[in-house]
Amino acid sequence: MSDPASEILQASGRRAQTKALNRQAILDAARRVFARLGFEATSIRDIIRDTGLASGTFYNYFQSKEAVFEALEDDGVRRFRPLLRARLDKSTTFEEMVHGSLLAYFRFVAEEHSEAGPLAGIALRHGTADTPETSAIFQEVRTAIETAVARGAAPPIDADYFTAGAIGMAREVCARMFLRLPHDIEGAADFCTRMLLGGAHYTASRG
Amino acid sequence: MSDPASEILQASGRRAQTKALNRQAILDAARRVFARLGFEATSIRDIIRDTGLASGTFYNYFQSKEAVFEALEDDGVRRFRPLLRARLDKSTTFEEMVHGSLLAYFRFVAEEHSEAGPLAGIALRHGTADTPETSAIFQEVRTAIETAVARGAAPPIDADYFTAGAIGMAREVCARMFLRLPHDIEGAADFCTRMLLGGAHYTASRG
DNA sequence: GCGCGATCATGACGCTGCGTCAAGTTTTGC
DNA sequence: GCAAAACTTGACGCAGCGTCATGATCGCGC
Repeated sequence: MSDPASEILQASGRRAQTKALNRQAILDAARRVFARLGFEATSIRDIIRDTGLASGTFYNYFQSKEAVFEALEDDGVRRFRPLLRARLDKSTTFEEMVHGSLLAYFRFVAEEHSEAGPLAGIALRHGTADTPETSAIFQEVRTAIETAVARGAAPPIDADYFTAGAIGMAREVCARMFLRLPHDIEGAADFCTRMLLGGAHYTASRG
Repeated sequence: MSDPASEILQASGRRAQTKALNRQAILDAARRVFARLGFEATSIRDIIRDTGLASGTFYNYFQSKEAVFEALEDDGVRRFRPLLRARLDKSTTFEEMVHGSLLAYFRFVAEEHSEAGPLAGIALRHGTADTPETSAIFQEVRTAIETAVARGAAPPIDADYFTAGAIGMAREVCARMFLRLPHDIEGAADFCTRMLLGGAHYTASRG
């Protein structure tokens, strides 16, 4: 009876299986409803209705609407993390690192917006919430920069500020890019790359 | 009977006076309650209670909790605007413009956090909402940059992206600055200034 | 296969906050 | 001084909230 290589679930027991299914059902429903009504306007009850489950069940999985949203966002960030990781690992120069990361980021956001459709209305809050995954990304970038600085590949800069500034810049420029048609992903990534590289060198040369 | 040079109100009629008083009372109460409970946790009823007014009265002034928050934030941005304006107007070089604006911003946020106390818990959402005042700030900065570019004071850059990137960077670095003790406002402003100036020159030299 | 204990889904329940609106009060204009 | 306009008030019906007693389902040991 067990479907071999089932898409979602490698869970052993039947119990754990439905548990994962329910969780996913709630997340899927939330995605739909958020997309339809917007985050503020949707009630937990709206999500529950779209789920088919009983109201009590919801609370076995999430404590609030915010918790569901964070889980959704965490999903996104978790999918992005390996892409970023790959870019950081395979880059030899600082320039390559910065440009590769930005490109990966802009492409990812663009894909999330088009393909995944739903969440589009609210997705520009990406990375705003302070989930563990989000701060993991921050740490990862900062460590990569610290390493680059340590081995002389990057100018001596304040890695903490640089990371924060880069993320902030990327987020805002990304949002701005979506207001232009057609969406010039390469252009936006290039702009940020130059700003950050030029800024890093200039900062270091004064310091 | 009329108090000459009354603090808040130059309103002529008695009607308009209590109207302004009520509005202010709601804003003050909201400030207190948001600071005490946090934005998410406070209900409209909490604000109303802290106000002493009847529940129906609230809805004569604001439509939702979010509307009150935006009004509060708008107040902040509105107070900041002339400070920024002054910096932009009196600066002759591009460097002066960038550095002055950043310094004004960091100082303003720092003061809002300490002195005004309340809102501290949630104030780091500053500039995140898309109010008219917020986008007015954006326009003002962008226009200043376009002007500087036009008269050759600044390198030829994409003013739209540059503005967005600068604001994003400033916001994130600012948030980061508050995690360090003591708060080094000058240092954070200097960092951003160098990043942005260096970035602008580098971007322009490639183009 | 049986049965017991653990685990989880269910949905009705009491409660709280929501926005409205008819009634009452105050202000304005004449 | 009076009537219309403007505004406040708080009770009301309604909707969403989170809980919890009940019952169904599953895992596990025999």
